[in-house]
Amino acid sequence: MLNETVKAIPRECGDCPIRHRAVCARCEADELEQLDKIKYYRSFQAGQPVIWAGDKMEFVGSVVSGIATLTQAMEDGRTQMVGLLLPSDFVGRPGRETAAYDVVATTDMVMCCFRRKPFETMMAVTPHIAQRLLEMTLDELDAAREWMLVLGRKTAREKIASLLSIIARRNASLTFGKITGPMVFDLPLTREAMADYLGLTLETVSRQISALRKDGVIVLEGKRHVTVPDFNRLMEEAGDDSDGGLLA
Amino acid sequence: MLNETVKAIPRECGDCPIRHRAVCARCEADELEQLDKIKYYRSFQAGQPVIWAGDKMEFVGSVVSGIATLTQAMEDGRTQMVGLLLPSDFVGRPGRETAAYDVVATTDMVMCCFRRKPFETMMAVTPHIAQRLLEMTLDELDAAREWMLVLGRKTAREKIASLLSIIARRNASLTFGKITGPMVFDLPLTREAMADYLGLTLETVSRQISALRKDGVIVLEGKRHVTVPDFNRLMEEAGDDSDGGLLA
DNA sequence: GACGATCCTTGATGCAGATCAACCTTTGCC
DNA sequence: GGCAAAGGTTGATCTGCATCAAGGATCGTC
Repeated sequence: MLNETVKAIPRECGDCPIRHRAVCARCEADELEQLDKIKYYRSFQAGQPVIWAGDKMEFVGSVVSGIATLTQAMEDGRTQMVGLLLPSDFVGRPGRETAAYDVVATTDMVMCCFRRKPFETMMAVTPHIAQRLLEMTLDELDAAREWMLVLGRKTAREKIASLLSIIARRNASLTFGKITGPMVFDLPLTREAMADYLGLTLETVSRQISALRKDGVIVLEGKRHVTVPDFNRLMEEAGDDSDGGLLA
Repeated sequence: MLNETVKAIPRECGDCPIRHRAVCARCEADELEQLDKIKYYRSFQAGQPVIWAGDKMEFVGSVVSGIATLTQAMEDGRTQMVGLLLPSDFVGRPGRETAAYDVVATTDMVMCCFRRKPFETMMAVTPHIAQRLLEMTLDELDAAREWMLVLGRKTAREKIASLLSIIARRNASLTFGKITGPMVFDLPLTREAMADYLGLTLETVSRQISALRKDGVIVLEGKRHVTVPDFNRLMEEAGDDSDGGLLA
């Protein structure tokens, strides 16, 4: 039950691993000081909900480490993941009272939270924050639209390959930006969560992963540890020839 | 070949039908004057492309009247519509050199265009514009995520009902906001364009529309003119019970 | 070390929607 | 008036993925 102190928590913005990518990326020292007054860190264990759709949002904030999912549900229980929240991604919408989606931590996760009201008033007078948030929102919109193509037009095999290539790419960008040689990473999602993201069933996800493994597109050790020997091959399987466009 | 003067074009922002909803909604008189210097109107005929993905964006702007679509294509020809652009919607992304999607007018359309570079510099010094653009982008992001649920988890019948309910709702909000009594409107899209939006084939769209007609959910006169006798019934068919959330 | 829980895999079967195909209606053009 | 093109409907058939079902692997707990 001790869900505080799950992980070492940064104290100072200077130490913060997402300092240069988060909503505060453009802020000057004095602006960071102001933010510091309304911020606090919160830890979540893998599987723990951050907030449910319809709940009152008391805070907004940034993912510092770990991964969370944004999910939408229908009354009859069908669900669709609508976003994957990675370090530096922003949670919550300024100006909105209640959460629109379920947010769940899928790994242990740390968030840098800002009390919502003060954050909103600060945003109104600090163009650096609003500017950065606009930029991030435009990126998210692009990602959502890219995902609409995946959901609407790709086959199950292509969907899996698309998801793997996103995770691989984003991992490369976090570690070191070399996209040559084999890429190695751990899947941060269960088969069920992948199915939720891809608009498939977990059985289909499992089968297609097995198929990609059999065809040598990926190498699996255990259920989660993936090696991609040839990234271009994976991209072809995803239907994104040549450059492709899915963004991290 | 005369694609100018397709429609009466507003001259003054004061007359503009989208004045209070577009990216300029929050602007003061002096800011409008500045915008006026970099703006020009452009008309497009139904079916005409506005811009192709990859083209250099010389302008951004607002849809004044008519409807356009935002479409993404795969190399092998599969396409997915990723947005429907209605009056007041914004086209283009400040800071981006080239278009990310194909934009095509599906009805005769008028746009209020701003030369991109001057618009970007103006945005940097005019918080009213950036604020409004952030708001609009957040709304679009919500709409895109709502659509991800439609694409990923709904049946063909539910997809058609979802599309009809969006069009119906948005029409109601443009004319007069009464959602009681029968709603009547014309479909602004061909069966093929609907299929593109919904991730279906045009045959399936046609069949499901016929089915909804047979079941009395909608009444059709000709191929495009739709009457919805009971909007709540339509919402149920869309899988969005009670309030639902799809936004205009 | 037996158990239940969670996560995953694989097989058998069924069905929603894709595909292939024919034909209708409307519109514009010679 | 003939005819080609665009948009739409409907039927027959095929297939990719869902569904139903069984069982394996790993883990924590008593």
